[in-house]
Amino acid sequence: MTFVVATRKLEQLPHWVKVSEVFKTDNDAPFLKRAGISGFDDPRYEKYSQRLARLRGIRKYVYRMDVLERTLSYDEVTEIFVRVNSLGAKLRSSDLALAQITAKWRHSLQTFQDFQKACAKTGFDLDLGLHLKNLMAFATGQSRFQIVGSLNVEKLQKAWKEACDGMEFALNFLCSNLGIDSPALLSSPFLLVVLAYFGHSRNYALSNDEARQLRYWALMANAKGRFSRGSSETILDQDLANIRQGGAVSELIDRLRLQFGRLDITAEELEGRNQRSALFKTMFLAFRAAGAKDWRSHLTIALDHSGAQHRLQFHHIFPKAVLKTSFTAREADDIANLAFIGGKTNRAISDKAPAVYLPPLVDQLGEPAFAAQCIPVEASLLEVESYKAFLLERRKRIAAALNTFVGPAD
DNA sequence: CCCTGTCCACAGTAGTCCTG
DNA sequence: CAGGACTACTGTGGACAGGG
Repeated sequence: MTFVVATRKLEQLPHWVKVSEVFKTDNDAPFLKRAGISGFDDPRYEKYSQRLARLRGIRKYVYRMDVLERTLSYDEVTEIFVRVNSLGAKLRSSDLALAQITAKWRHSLQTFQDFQKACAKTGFDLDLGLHLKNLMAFATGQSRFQIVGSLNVEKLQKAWKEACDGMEFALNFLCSNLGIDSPALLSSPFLLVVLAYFGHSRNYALSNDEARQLRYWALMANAKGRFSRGSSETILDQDLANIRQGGAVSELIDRLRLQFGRLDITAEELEGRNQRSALFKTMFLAFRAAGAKDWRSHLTIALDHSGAQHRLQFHHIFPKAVLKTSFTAREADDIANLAFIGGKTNRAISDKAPAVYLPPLVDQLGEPAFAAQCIPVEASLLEVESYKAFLLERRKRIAAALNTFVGPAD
């Protein structure tokens, strides 16, 4: 028996049955009638009514309750839950850790949620699990929840207070020093934990050099996706251990170099990446810093403009429809084909070829408006046949812009 | 009516640590 | 050392809404 989430198309099918409707009544007739069964001698009658009976049989399902002994360890409880509940909702380690913490520390959930809300008000609506991870970092110097059972209330409360200070530092650093004003521009929220812990380790007094290096590290870690590939927790723990042992920012940067081989951004790296890539987020930051504006309203590009007209859209410079015949959808979604403009501007361009819509815009706005988004405006690159050459050229310019934006390593 | 991008759910994939 | 676990990323397909 398969359950499927309803869609309008599915609901049109005569065989489609709403589970909630079946439970409301014991009468099969309306469902059978809808499926086109007119009488008892229809060969499908028995088959269909048996299916409905099976579905109603769920009501009689016997639920089993296992009470676990108090002596079981944190790991064992998680393990048992995961196995028993293998097809249900996943229990994340942070969920269980939260349960353990709230059992010890009355009303802590409210405290956590209050802070979560305060962060959301500054534009950073973060998962509660991330705040708990940050708490773990401050309580234990590492990010995993395994030893949450051995922490006492005093330690947790002290760490929580420090964790809040650290998180506030991290958010302010992100907004003011990096220009990252939304979690949508972060490739992973783990970055915040490292920044928070680092600020704390320096007692929130950073030297000029440290602040500049930390900016470089954070931007590069975000652009390359340090915490976006597997084993992100292991990598986070490495960074935290480094900071705990009093390591300088340059050591964090060395780790980053070790992970990716090199720390400048090359044009080749941008190849075949799409909007979900970490580099795409940095691209937005770099273009905005370069003064990129919408081509009609001249509003500086931003994620949170209100109103459908001004809301940011990812504009295909060569619209998908123009490329459809000669290129695949993946090639059309290449980040080197994307620019940031408002919704209205984008829809006005619709499926017009760049050779048609770009030159008038360039005449009107001047080349700098397009240079800010690294868009080549040479007529020779705007033909569909030269799409590949356009991508190559724009990638080169984007890579250069990203490197300029992130700045030198030291 | 067609074109656009957004949103959502789901399935599958990759990299690395852990475990027996 | 193979396979499991974990996390986040990627791809897909349909519904939807705005605009020309």
